[in-house]
Amino acid sequence: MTNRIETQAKAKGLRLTGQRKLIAQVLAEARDHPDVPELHRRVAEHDERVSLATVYRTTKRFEEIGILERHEFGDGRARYEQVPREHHDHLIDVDTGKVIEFHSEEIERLQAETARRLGYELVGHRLELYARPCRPRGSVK
Amino acid sequence: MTNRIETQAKAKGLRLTGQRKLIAQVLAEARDHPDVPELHRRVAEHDERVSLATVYRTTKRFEEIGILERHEFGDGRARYEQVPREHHDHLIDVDTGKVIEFHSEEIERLQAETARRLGYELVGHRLELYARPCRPRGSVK
DNA sequence: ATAACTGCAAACTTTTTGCTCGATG
DNA sequence: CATCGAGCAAAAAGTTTGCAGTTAT
Repeated sequence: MTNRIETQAKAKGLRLTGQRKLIAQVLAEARDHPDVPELHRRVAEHDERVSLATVYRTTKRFEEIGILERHEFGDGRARYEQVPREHHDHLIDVDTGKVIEFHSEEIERLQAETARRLGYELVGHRLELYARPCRPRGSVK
Repeated sequence: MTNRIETQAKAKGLRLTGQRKLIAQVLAEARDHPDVPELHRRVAEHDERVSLATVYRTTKRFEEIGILERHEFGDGRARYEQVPREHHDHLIDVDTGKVIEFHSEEIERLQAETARRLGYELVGHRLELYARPCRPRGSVK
């Protein structure tokens, strides 16, 4: 039951403690972008002895070695997501906070073109769309 | 010496206290995107009796009525900027930290279209391009 | 006059850190 | 068995809030 995060962490020379395996597992299973306190809550369901400080240190460590992506969707908290195989951006529902992933090859291309036009070579970007449902029809969940 | 922020605040029915005028002035003069503690520091240079709480409440109030823009450039702090007359996004030179403002009508259009395609109405966005200057040719870092 | 606003301090939240002990490679 | 990591608690740092007094309109 070794997941991609564990594999990468080991490859980077990190010690695979029980806590880290557990955190890696929870992150690998997460379909959303949990913040650290939330991550800690989920981890605690499996082992309540894991401390919040450890979750903070571990996510930071995981981010440093490039296996986690850190986001800050306007609420001031750091949210983490396993670095995806294919890049995507995020649309945030401003009413519910729900995050939808999307990808637009056309926008990507225009970003690179815009940078080039300014005399730069694009090395990264952050794109977040803040929006609300078109029509106040059937509330989800 | 009434600035745009003051004018708009008055128009929105806010009471123009000495503190608010001072905060508005400092913001109108700012060419950067100061966070609240920094804003408070600058305000204190003119009147040290203005409290930090007031700066927090005032920036929040100003943002609510749409005369300030709130940013969170990855460091978890709220940073404020007077709402510009023409919208722009930012390209950040990753080598020097220099910020270049740009605007792409085409990207804007695609963003709205992307949101609509997902069943949402775009109400805001954040786009930051991270880039480095195009090298003349084959120089190594 | 009176609702809006301010200062102060206390409380809250998220995140970091010092220290000691424990566990991994 | 030398490090690296974990737990705990205390402390930063940013932000909010209750309350009592002040002020713009």
